[in-house]
Amino acid sequence: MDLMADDSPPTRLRTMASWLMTQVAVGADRVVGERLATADTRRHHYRVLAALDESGPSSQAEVARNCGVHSSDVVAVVNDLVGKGLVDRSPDPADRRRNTITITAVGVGKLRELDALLADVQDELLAPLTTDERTELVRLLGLVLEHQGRS
Amino acid sequence: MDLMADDSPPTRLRTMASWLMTQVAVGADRVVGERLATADTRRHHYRVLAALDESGPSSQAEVARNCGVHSSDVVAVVNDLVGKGLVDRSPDPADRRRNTITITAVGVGKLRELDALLADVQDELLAPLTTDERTELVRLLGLVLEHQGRS
DNA sequence: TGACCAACGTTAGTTGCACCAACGATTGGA
DNA sequence: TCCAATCGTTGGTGCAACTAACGTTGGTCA
Repeated sequence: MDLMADDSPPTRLRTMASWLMTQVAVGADRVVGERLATADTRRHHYRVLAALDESGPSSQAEVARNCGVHSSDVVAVVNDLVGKGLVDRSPDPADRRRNTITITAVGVGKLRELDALLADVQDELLAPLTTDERTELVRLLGLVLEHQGRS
Repeated sequence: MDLMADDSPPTRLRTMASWLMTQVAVGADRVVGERLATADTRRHHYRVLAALDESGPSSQAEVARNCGVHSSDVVAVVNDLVGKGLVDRSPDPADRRRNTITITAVGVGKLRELDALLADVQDELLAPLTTDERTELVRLLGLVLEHQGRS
Protein backbone atom coordinates (compact mmCIF):
# COMPACT_ATOMS: atom_id res chain seq x y z
CA MET A 1 0.00 0.00 0.00
CA ASP A 2 1.26 3.42 -0.80
CA LEU A 3 -0.98 6.41 -0.86
CA MET A 4 -4.48 5.51 0.28
CA ALA A 5 -6.31 8.43 1.76
CA ASP A 6 -4.76 9.33 5.05
CA ASP A 7 -7.23 12.13 5.06
CA SER A 8 -10.78 11.63 3.94
CA PRO A 9 -11.49 11.71 0.24
CA PRO A 10 -14.07 14.26 -0.86
CA THR A 11 -17.52 13.20 0.29
CA ARG A 12 -18.58 14.04 -3.21
CA LEU A 13 -16.51 11.14 -4.41
CA ARG A 14 -17.37 8.80 -1.54
CA THR A 15 -20.95 8.64 -2.76
CA MET A 16 -20.32 8.76 -6.48
CA ALA A 17 -20.85 5.31 -7.94
CA SER A 18 -18.37 5.66 -10.77
CA TRP A 19 -15.64 6.80 -8.40
CA LEU A 20 -16.31 3.97 -5.98
CA MET A 21 -16.22 1.49 -8.82
CA THR A 22 -12.88 2.62 -10.14
CA GLN A 23 -11.31 2.94 -6.70
CA VAL A 24 -12.47 -0.49 -5.64
CA ALA A 25 -11.31 -1.85 -8.97
CA VAL A 26 -7.88 -0.28 -8.56
CA GLY A 27 -7.48 -1.96 -5.21
CA ALA A 28 -8.79 -5.26 -6.50
CA ASP A 29 -6.54 -5.09 -9.54
CA ARG A 30 -3.53 -4.52 -7.36
CA VAL A 31 -4.23 -7.51 -5.16
CA VAL A 32 -5.12 -9.73 -8.09
CA GLY A 33 -2.03 -8.62 -9.94
CA GLU A 34 0.25 -9.29 -7.01
CA ARG A 35 -1.27 -12.67 -6.37
CA LEU A 36 -1.13 -13.75 -10.00
CA ALA A 37 2.46 -12.55 -10.15
CA THR A 38 3.39 -15.11 -7.51
CA ALA A 39 2.33 -17.68 -10.10
CA ASP A 40 4.14 -15.81 -12.87
CA THR A 41 0.88 -14.91 -14.56
CA ARG A 42 -1.06 -11.81 -15.49
CA ARG A 43 -4.74 -11.11 -15.80
CA HIS A 44 -4.81 -11.58 -19.56
CA HIS A 45 -3.30 -15.01 -19.24
CA TYR A 46 -5.90 -16.12 -16.77
CA ARG A 47 -8.73 -14.82 -18.89
CA VAL A 48 -7.54 -16.61 -21.97
CA LEU A 49 -7.03 -19.87 -20.14
CA ALA A 50 -10.47 -19.58 -18.58
CA ALA A 51 -12.09 -18.90 -21.93
CA LEU A 52 -10.37 -21.89 -23.51
CA ASP A 53 -11.31 -24.13 -20.62
CA GLU A 54 -14.96 -23.21 -20.85
CA SER A 55 -15.41 -22.91 -24.60
CA GLY A 56 -12.98 -25.57 -25.74
CA PRO A 57 -10.51 -25.13 -28.61
CA SER A 58 -11.12 -21.79 -30.30
CA SER A 59 -9.60 -19.45 -32.82
CA GLN A 60 -7.77 -16.45 -31.44
CA ALA A 61 -10.58 -14.19 -32.59
CA GLU A 62 -13.08 -16.30 -30.67
CA VAL A 63 -10.91 -16.17 -27.58
CA ALA A 64 -10.77 -12.40 -27.90
CA ARG A 65 -14.54 -12.13 -28.11
CA ASN A 66 -15.09 -14.57 -25.28
CA CYS A 67 -12.86 -13.01 -22.70
CA GLY A 68 -12.83 -9.34 -23.54
CA VAL A 69 -9.18 -9.14 -24.54
CA HIS A 70 -8.34 -7.41 -27.78
CA SER A 71 -7.29 -9.77 -30.52
CA SER A 72 -4.10 -7.79 -30.95
CA ASP A 73 -3.28 -8.53 -27.33
CA VAL A 74 -4.33 -12.15 -27.61
CA VAL A 75 -1.43 -12.65 -29.98
CA ALA A 76 1.16 -11.85 -27.32
CA VAL A 77 -0.67 -13.75 -24.61
CA VAL A 78 -0.93 -16.88 -26.72
CA ASN A 79 2.74 -16.56 -27.57
CA ASP A 80 3.54 -16.56 -23.87
CA LEU A 81 1.20 -19.41 -23.08
CA VAL A 82 2.59 -21.50 -25.91
CA GLY A 83 6.06 -20.82 -24.61
CA LYS A 84 5.03 -22.12 -21.22
CA GLY A 85 3.35 -25.17 -22.68
CA LEU A 86 -0.05 -24.17 -21.34
CA VAL A 87 -1.77 -24.05 -24.73
CA ASP A 88 -1.17 -25.35 -28.23
CA ARG A 89 -1.44 -23.25 -31.36
CA SER A 90 -2.07 -25.03 -34.62
CA PRO A 91 -3.36 -23.85 -37.97
CA ASP A 92 -6.98 -24.66 -38.62
CA PRO A 93 -7.03 -27.02 -41.64
CA ALA A 94 -10.57 -25.95 -42.48
CA ASP A 95 -9.75 -22.26 -42.56
CA ARG A 96 -6.18 -21.28 -43.14
CA ARG A 97 -6.72 -17.82 -41.75
CA ARG A 98 -7.30 -19.22 -38.30
CA ASN A 99 -5.22 -20.75 -35.60
CA THR A 100 -6.84 -23.24 -33.31
CA ILE A 101 -5.83 -22.68 -29.71
CA THR A 102 -6.16 -25.62 -27.36
CA ILE A 103 -5.48 -25.68 -23.66
CA THR A 104 -3.05 -28.43 -22.67
CA ALA A 105 -3.24 -30.72 -19.65
CA VAL A 106 -0.54 -28.63 -18.04
CA GLY A 107 -2.59 -25.56 -18.85
CA VAL A 108 -5.64 -27.02 -17.15
CA GLY A 109 -3.54 -27.74 -14.09
CA LYS A 110 -2.22 -24.20 -14.06
CA LEU A 111 -5.73 -22.87 -14.42
CA ARG A 112 -6.90 -24.86 -11.39
CA GLU A 113 -4.03 -23.41 -9.42
CA LEU A 114 -4.95 -19.90 -10.46
CA ASP A 115 -8.60 -20.54 -9.67
CA ALA A 116 -7.68 -21.44 -6.10
CA LEU A 117 -5.43 -18.42 -5.84
CA LEU A 118 -8.15 -16.07 -7.01
CA ALA A 119 -10.76 -17.65 -4.78
CA ASP A 120 -8.62 -16.59 -1.85
CA VAL A 121 -8.40 -13.08 -3.22
CA GLN A 122 -12.19 -12.84 -3.47
CA ASP A 123 -12.47 -13.79 0.16
CA GLU A 124 -10.02 -11.10 1.17
CA LEU A 125 -11.65 -8.44 -0.94
CA LEU A 126 -15.15 -9.20 0.28
CA ALA A 127 -14.14 -9.86 3.87
CA PRO A 128 -16.27 -7.04 5.30
CA LEU A 129 -19.42 -8.35 3.61
CA THR A 130 -21.77 -11.08 4.73
CA THR A 131 -22.50 -13.95 2.40
CA ASP A 132 -25.79 -12.37 1.40
CA GLU A 133 -24.15 -9.04 0.77
CA ARG A 134 -21.54 -10.66 -1.42
CA THR A 135 -24.08 -12.30 -3.66
CA GLU A 136 -26.06 -9.07 -3.75
CA LEU A 137 -22.98 -7.12 -4.80
CA VAL A 138 -22.25 -9.63 -7.54
CA ARG A 139 -25.83 -9.42 -8.70
CA LEU A 140 -25.88 -5.64 -8.82
CA LEU A 141 -22.54 -5.44 -10.61
CA GLY A 142 -23.79 -8.03 -13.06
CA LEU A 143 -26.80 -5.89 -13.84
CA VAL A 144 -24.68 -2.80 -14.37
CA LEU A 145 -22.26 -4.69 -16.56
CA GLU A 146 -25.01 -6.19 -18.65
CA HIS A 147 -26.45 -2.74 -19.17
CA GLN A 148 -23.06 -1.46 -20.31
CA GLY A 149 -22.85 -4.18 -22.90
CA ARG A 150 -25.77 -2.73 -24.81
CA SER A 151 -24.96 0.83 -25.70
CA MET B 1 -18.27 0.56 -28.01
CA ASP B 2 -15.70 -1.74 -29.50
CA LEU B 3 -15.24 -5.25 -28.33
CA MET B 4 -17.76 -6.14 -25.64
CA ALA B 5 -18.48 -9.82 -25.48
CA ASP B 6 -20.43 -10.84 -28.53
CA ASP B 7 -20.20 -14.30 -27.09
CA SER B 8 -20.64 -14.94 -23.40
CA PRO B 9 -17.71 -14.38 -21.11
CA PRO B 10 -16.65 -17.37 -19.05
CA THR B 11 -19.20 -18.03 -16.33
CA ARG B 12 -16.23 -18.33 -14.06
CA LEU B 13 -15.64 -14.63 -14.57
CA ARG B 14 -19.29 -13.61 -14.54
CA THR B 15 -19.51 -14.54 -10.87
CA MET B 16 -16.05 -13.47 -9.77
CA ALA B 17 -16.29 -10.26 -7.81
CA SER B 18 -12.88 -8.93 -8.76
CA TRP B 19 -13.57 -9.45 -12.44
CA LEU B 20 -16.97 -7.79 -12.24
CA MET B 21 -15.44 -4.86 -10.44
CA THR B 22 -12.75 -4.25 -13.01
CA GLN B 23 -15.07 -4.77 -15.97
CA VAL B 24 -17.67 -2.44 -14.59
CA ALA B 25 -14.94 0.05 -13.78
CA VAL B 26 -13.54 -0.15 -17.29
CA GLY B 27 -16.94 0.67 -18.72
CA ALA B 28 -17.52 3.43 -16.20
CA ASP B 29 -14.07 4.89 -16.83
CA ARG B 30 -14.71 4.97 -20.53
CA VAL B 31 -17.99 6.83 -20.19
CA VAL B 32 -16.65 9.20 -17.56
CA GLY B 33 -13.56 9.83 -19.65
CA GLU B 34 -15.57 10.58 -22.76
CA ARG B 35 -17.93 12.86 -20.94
CA LEU B 36 -15.20 14.77 -19.17
CA ALA B 37 -13.38 15.10 -22.48
CA THR B 38 -16.30 17.09 -23.83
CA ALA B 39 -15.42 19.62 -21.13
CA ASP B 40 -11.72 19.35 -21.91
CA THR B 41 -11.03 17.71 -18.56
CA ARG B 42 -9.70 14.43 -17.24
CA ARG B 43 -10.40 12.46 -14.10
CA HIS B 44 -7.38 13.79 -12.24
CA HIS B 45 -8.45 17.35 -12.84
CA TYR B 46 -11.88 16.74 -11.44
CA ARG B 47 -10.53 15.01 -8.36
CA VAL B 48 -8.16 17.82 -7.56
CA LEU B 49 -10.82 20.47 -8.03
CA ALA B 50 -13.22 18.52 -5.84
CA ALA B 51 -10.63 18.12 -3.10
CA LEU B 52 -9.85 21.82 -3.15
CA ASP B 53 -13.51 22.75 -3.09
CA GLU B 54 -14.20 20.60 -0.07
CA SER B 55 -11.03 21.09 1.95
CA GLY B 56 -10.24 24.66 1.02
CA PRO B 57 -6.77 25.91 0.08
CA SER B 58 -4.25 23.11 0.55
CA SER B 59 -0.68 22.22 -0.18
CA GLN B 60 -0.10 19.90 -3.11
CA ALA B 61 0.78 17.11 -0.73
CA GLU B 62 -2.53 17.55 1.06
CA VAL B 63 -4.36 17.51 -2.23
CA ALA B 64 -2.61 14.30 -3.13
CA ARG B 65 -3.63 12.66 0.14
CA ASN B 66 -7.17 13.93 -0.07
CA CYS B 67 -8.03 12.78 -3.53
CA GLY B 68 -5.87 9.71 -4.08
CA VAL B 69 -3.72 11.17 -6.82
CA HIS B 70 0.02 10.73 -6.49
CA SER B 71 1.83 13.89 -5.57
CA SER B 72 4.06 13.47 -8.59
CA ASP B 73 0.94 13.54 -10.75
CA VAL B 74 -0.55 16.44 -8.85
CA VAL B 75 2.28 18.59 -10.14
CA ALA B 76 1.22 18.22 -13.75
CA VAL B 77 -2.47 18.54 -12.96
CA VAL B 78 -1.95 21.75 -11.02
CA ASN B 79 0.17 23.07 -13.86
CA ASP B 80 -2.73 22.47 -16.22
CA LEU B 81 -5.30 23.94 -13.87
CA VAL B 82 -3.19 27.04 -13.28
CA GLY B 83 -2.84 27.41 -17.02
CA LYS B 84 -6.62 27.34 -17.35
CA GLY B 85 -7.10 29.78 -14.50
CA LEU B 86 -9.05 27.26 -12.44
CA VAL B 87 -6.68 27.33 -9.46
CA ASP B 88 -3.97 29.57 -8.06
CA ARG B 89 -0.58 28.37 -6.92
CA SER B 90 1.33 30.52 -4.46
CA PRO B 91 4.22 29.79 -2.13
CA ASP B 92 3.23 29.25 1.50
CA PRO B 93 4.91 32.06 3.50
CA ALA B 94 4.81 29.95 6.66
CA ASP B 95 6.59 26.98 5.09
CA ARG B 96 8.70 27.62 2.08
CA ARG B 97 8.62 24.00 1.02
CA ARG B 98 4.92 24.23 0.30
CA ASN B 99 2.72 25.73 -2.34
CA THR B 100 -0.76 26.77 -1.40
CA ILE B 101 -3.27 25.78 -4.03
CA THR B 102 -6.53 27.70 -4.09
CA ILE B 103 -9.49 27.11 -6.34
CA THR B 104 -10.58 30.24 -8.21
CA ALA B 105 -14.10 31.46 -8.87
CA VAL B 106 -13.77 30.24 -12.42
CA GLY B 107 -12.59 26.91 -11.02
CA VAL B 108 -15.66 26.62 -8.83
CA GLY B 109 -17.83 27.31 -11.82
CA LYS B 110 -16.06 24.67 -13.85
CA LEU B 111 -16.44 22.22 -10.99
CA ARG B 112 -20.19 22.79 -10.87
CA GLU B 113 -20.35 22.13 -14.58
CA LEU B 114 -18.42 18.90 -14.17
CA ASP B 115 -20.60 17.88 -11.23
CA ALA B 116 -23.69 18.15 -13.39
CA LEU B 117 -21.99 16.27 -16.18
CA LEU B 118 -21.03 13.42 -13.91
CA ALA B 119 -24.41 13.27 -12.25
CA ASP B 120 -25.80 12.41 -15.66
CA VAL B 121 -23.21 9.70 -16.09
CA GLN B 122 -24.18 8.12 -12.77
CA ASP B 123 -27.75 7.94 -13.92
CA GLU B 124 -26.77 6.24 -17.13
CA LEU B 125 -24.49 3.77 -15.43
CA LEU B 126 -27.00 2.80 -12.78
CA ALA B 127 -29.99 2.88 -15.09
CA PRO B 128 -30.88 -0.80 -14.58
CA LEU B 129 -30.98 -0.42 -10.79
CA THR B 130 -33.78 0.83 -8.58
CA THR B 131 -33.11 3.69 -6.20
CA ASP B 132 -32.74 1.27 -3.31
CA GLU B 133 -30.37 -0.90 -5.28
CA ARG B 134 -28.25 2.09 -6.15
CA THR B 135 -27.79 3.12 -2.55
CA GLU B 136 -27.13 -0.48 -1.60
CA LEU B 137 -24.47 -0.78 -4.27
CA VAL B 138 -22.82 2.41 -3.06
CA ARG B 139 -22.94 1.13 0.49
CA LEU B 140 -21.38 -2.22 -0.36
CA LEU B 141 -18.67 -0.68 -2.49
CA GLY B 142 -17.97 1.74 0.32
CA LEU B 143 -17.47 -1.12 2.74
CA VAL B 144 -15.14 -2.93 0.39
CA LEU B 145 -13.17 0.24 -0.26
CA GLU B 146 -12.87 1.02 3.43
CA HIS B 147 -11.57 -2.47 4.02
CA GLN B 148 -8.97 -2.02 1.30
CA GLY B 149 -7.69 1.12 2.93
CA ARG B 150 -6.45 -0.80 5.94
CA SER B 151 -4.08 -3.46 4.71
C1' DT C 1 -14.17 -16.82 -63.37
C1' DG C 2 -13.01 -12.64 -61.39
C1' DA C 3 -13.87 -8.78 -58.34
C1' DC C 4 -14.71 -7.43 -53.82
C1' DC C 5 -15.51 -7.19 -49.17
C1' DA C 6 -15.06 -9.30 -44.60
C1' DA C 7 -12.55 -11.90 -41.27
C1' DC C 8 -8.11 -13.44 -39.30
C1' DG C 9 -3.59 -12.94 -37.24
C1' DT C 10 0.05 -9.87 -36.55
C1' DT C 11 2.94 -5.70 -35.81
C1' DA C 12 3.60 -1.42 -34.02
C1' DG C 13 2.05 1.93 -32.13
C1' DT C 14 -0.89 5.58 -28.52
C1' DT C 15 -3.31 6.89 -24.33
C1' DG C 16 -4.52 6.99 -19.46
C1' DC C 17 -3.61 5.93 -14.97
C1' DA C 18 -1.05 4.09 -11.03
C1' DC C 19 3.20 4.07 -9.17
C1' DC C 20 8.38 4.49 -8.08
C1' DA C 21 13.14 6.55 -7.44
C1' DA C 22 15.80 10.25 -6.78
C1' DC C 23 16.86 15.05 -6.12
C1' DG C 24 17.47 19.72 -3.91
C1' DA C 25 15.36 22.69 -0.67
C1' DT C 26 13.37 23.29 3.68
C1' DT C 27 11.71 22.24 8.29
C1' DG C 28 11.37 20.40 12.99
C1' DG C 29 12.99 17.54 16.57
C1' DA C 30 16.77 15.14 19.36
C1' DT D 1 23.95 21.11 15.42
C1' DC D 2 22.88 17.24 13.15
C1' DC D 3 19.40 14.09 11.38
C1' DA D 4 15.25 12.58 9.70
C1' DA D 5 11.19 13.76 7.51
C1' DT D 6 8.45 16.54 4.28
C1' DC D 7 7.61 19.04 0.02
C1' DG D 8 7.62 19.86 -4.87
C1' DT D 9 9.55 18.28 -8.99
C1' DT D 10 11.55 15.44 -12.77
C1' DG D 11 11.83 11.55 -15.26
C1' DG D 12 10.90 7.58 -15.50
C1' DT D 13 8.14 2.23 -15.35
C1' DG D 14 4.25 -1.15 -16.00
C1' DC D 15 -0.17 -2.58 -17.30
C1' DA D 16 -4.38 -2.53 -19.69
C1' DA D 17 -7.37 -0.74 -23.25
C1' DC D 18 -7.46 0.60 -27.61
C1' DT D 19 -6.23 1.98 -32.80
C1' DA D 20 -4.27 1.70 -37.44
C1' DA D 21 -2.48 -0.74 -40.93
C1' DC D 22 -1.01 -4.80 -43.49
C1' DG D 23 -0.92 -9.33 -45.93
C1' DT D 24 -3.45 -13.55 -46.21
C1' DT D 25 -7.48 -16.17 -46.81
C1' DG D 26 -12.59 -17.06 -47.46
C1' DG D 27 -17.19 -16.41 -48.97
C1' DT D 28 -20.29 -13.82 -52.16
C1' DC D 29 -22.08 -12.47 -56.29
C1' DA D 30 -21.90 -10.29 -60.74
